[in-house]
Amino acid sequence: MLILGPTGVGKTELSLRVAEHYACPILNCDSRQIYRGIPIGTAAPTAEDQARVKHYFVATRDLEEDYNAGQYERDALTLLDELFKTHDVVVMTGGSMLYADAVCKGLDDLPQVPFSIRASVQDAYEKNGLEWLQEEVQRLDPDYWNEVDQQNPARLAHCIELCLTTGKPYSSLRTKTAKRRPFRIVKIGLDRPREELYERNNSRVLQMIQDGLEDEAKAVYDKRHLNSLQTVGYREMFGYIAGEYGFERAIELIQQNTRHYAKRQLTWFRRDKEIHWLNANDEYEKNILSIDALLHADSLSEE
RNA sequence: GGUGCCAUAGCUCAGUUGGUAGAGCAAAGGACUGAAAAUCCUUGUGUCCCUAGUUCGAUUCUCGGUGGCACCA
Repeated sequence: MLILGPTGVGKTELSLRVAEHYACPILNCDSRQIYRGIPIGTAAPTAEDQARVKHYFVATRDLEEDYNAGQYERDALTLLDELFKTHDVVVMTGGSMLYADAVCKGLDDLPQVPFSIRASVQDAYEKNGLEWLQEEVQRLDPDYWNEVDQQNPARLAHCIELCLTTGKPYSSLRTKTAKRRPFRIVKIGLDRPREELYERNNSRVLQMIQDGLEDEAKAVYDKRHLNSLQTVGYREMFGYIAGEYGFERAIELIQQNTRHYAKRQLTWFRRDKEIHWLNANDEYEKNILSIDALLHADSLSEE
């Protein structure tokens, strides 16, 4: 049971109730809550939440670790294999759609890029700019060049890294086929009117500030260049701590970037036609009944 | 009270030697295969403050008004 929704929509409480209903654990599907040390800014499940339901993938990694979607896929599948021995239903919840898709559809098997290659590509990019990345991709993988966002340094660099690592065009490693999973997946999306979502997130940011986001950000400030801290709430606080702008401005920026993030999530959700949408304003009891009906409907159509 | 400056997109502002206008930000839409809370793409019609005048034509010039800012009383 995959429970999705934009940041701040109210996934946590619904997920807890669903997990309690099925007496099952929750697998967190959130690329930032998985890290230790940043619970406030990532709105991670609290100790109370975790006392109600057993959670996995919450605060299990150090900020220094290079975690990613591929690793999440492997970790989640291994764990699910174990959990399905004792549970018929397991809840996965979060808003990181790449991670969710990695579990539902699978990523292609790609080798780990050696650090030296990553560093040299990064270095060349910094020296020679975007054009260098574009020329390299055109040279190494013309097929990918024709389908990629040609202005997107992250994508171009990743393609080059894999071409250099494997000696083959990156596009030849992409199968574009979903993997089969030994379990059924029911996708639930939780939504609410845009204006309401934004208001909730605005006040949630203020609450985070009250809860001590500033201190949390200061505590990890020295690690601000780590990927794990390229995270809404922290980047903006880092700018404030560095004296680039004032506290009020930092709060505005966090609120704004939270909106941008929610919007990007919604774009991804809209594309996924397998999601069954529920209204976050409906009673939990009603939504759980709907979810239960979906579970059994899918179960019947499967047979 | 006097003088000067300003009034243009949700915001900050540019511009039109008079032919009804465009940037940044915001906002909206989209992409997404190991950095994904990342990264990237697309989208700009608005009584150009109001009234009257000059003019073929005024957002642009002139008079008056309203509002804001500054300085002087």
